[in-house]
Amino acid sequence: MVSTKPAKGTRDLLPAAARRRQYIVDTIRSVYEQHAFEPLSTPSFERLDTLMGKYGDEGDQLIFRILKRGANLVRALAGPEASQDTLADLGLRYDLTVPLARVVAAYQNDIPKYFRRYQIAPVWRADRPQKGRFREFTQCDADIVGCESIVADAEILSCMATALKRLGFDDAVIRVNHRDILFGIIEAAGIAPELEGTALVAVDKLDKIGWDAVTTELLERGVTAQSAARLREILEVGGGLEGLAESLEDSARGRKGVADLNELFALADSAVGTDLVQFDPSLARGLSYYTGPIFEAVHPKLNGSIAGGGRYDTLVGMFLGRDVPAVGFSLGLDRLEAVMEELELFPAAPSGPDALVAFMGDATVSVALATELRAAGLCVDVFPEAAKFKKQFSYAQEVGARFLLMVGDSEVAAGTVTVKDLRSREQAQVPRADVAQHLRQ
RNA sequence: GUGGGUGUAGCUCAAUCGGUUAGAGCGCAGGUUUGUGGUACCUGAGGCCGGGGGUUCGAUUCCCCUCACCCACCCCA
Repeated sequence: MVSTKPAKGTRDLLPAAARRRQYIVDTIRSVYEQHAFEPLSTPSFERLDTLMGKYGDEGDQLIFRILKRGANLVRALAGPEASQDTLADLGLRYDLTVPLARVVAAYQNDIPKYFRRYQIAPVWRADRPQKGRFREFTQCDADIVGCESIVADAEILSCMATALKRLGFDDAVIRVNHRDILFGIIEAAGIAPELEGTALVAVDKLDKIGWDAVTTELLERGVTAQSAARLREILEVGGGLEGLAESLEDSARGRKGVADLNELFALADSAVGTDLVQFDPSLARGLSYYTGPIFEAVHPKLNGSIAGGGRYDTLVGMFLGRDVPAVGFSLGLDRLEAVMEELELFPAAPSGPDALVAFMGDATVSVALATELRAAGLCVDVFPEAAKFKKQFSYAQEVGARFLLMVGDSEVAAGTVTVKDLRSREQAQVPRADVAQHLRQ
């Protein structure tokens, strides 16, 4: 027997779950459309070199590679240094941002000056799955390409907050920070620039593991004790962005980051839903392509983030040779779903078909009736084969049909349909022409 | 990549301190008179006890290996 389990890190969604997912997607799409984003569709897989080198070393390892095919594969296998990089030439997309950057670089003549696009589609990562983490999951991205102004960042932030609120996430928090502020902090603490990345990984864990553990990690990562202490001082000053600004006065990039965020928050103030937003100087996103403001949405019910994003002004340049500014975010559909499940944020499940036509010996009669009613706009199921009434009723209940319609010899002769309301158990003889009308009441 | 946990019927789980026919609930099939359901009752089908090896007179049970899944770390949506 072949296993019926879906592949590791993937899952099947039965109708009820698929409907809930559809509800989330519909909601998000309508928010994106209201914000004037337009749909974009890109292939599920890309050339491997399109993907490689955009997500950092760890990210590169998580790309789902696709084996070369036919003679190319045979040749690669026979080659002297067969490895996952010589045996594969394609990869499943790892996110929707890099494909967007490729598209922007490729179709400059065909897209507007400010390109607002959204894409809701699955992505794949060769991760080890765990709770709320899958190898196939769906991202809901919205990005603005071609705009350097912080107004674009504010639009993104506002769209993100609106989508979350529309779904009912009133206690989500959107943490906001800036790449330049992080760099400024590193500078001000006297940490060598080449240690920035590794030091920030430790700082990012602050809200999880606390200062003592972070300090330990910093030392392990090669940061001096003085710098670690200074770093802590800077981050513990308090007073939010203003308090931090003083410590960063000597850093040009630090000042730029503070100015950007001041502008961003001012704009955000005048936008919808920004009460979810919160400045957090310890937020450091891992993805290597971010260059400016960075965002991450979290929810108390879930480990890890439910959304992430930021500004990436140099990513398009990796395809084009010249930089094009861009900022965007991504909602993690599967994680949103998990939290909404737990908080019961879904509307009541839709009911089944309006009616089931029972099998009374002649399927052509059933199908004809169903067709008439469907033409009148109703949702109608047909019991497809001879079976006892008990079975037909059980099935009607199983699929949630509201009415059972019976057309046997006597009804045909009388030109009527027996309509039984499965909730009230009342039933009536209805002239055939009036059935649709009757069902709608 | 590192560490931990769990694998018994379609599903959720029992039990066997190593012993002969491994159980329950749910689900499924049939029935309680053949054009009227959801409840109830009766009956039934369905398990190489994840796979391989070892110890033993005997292994689903103990030991080793392996695979699968889950959880945590890492990283991320």
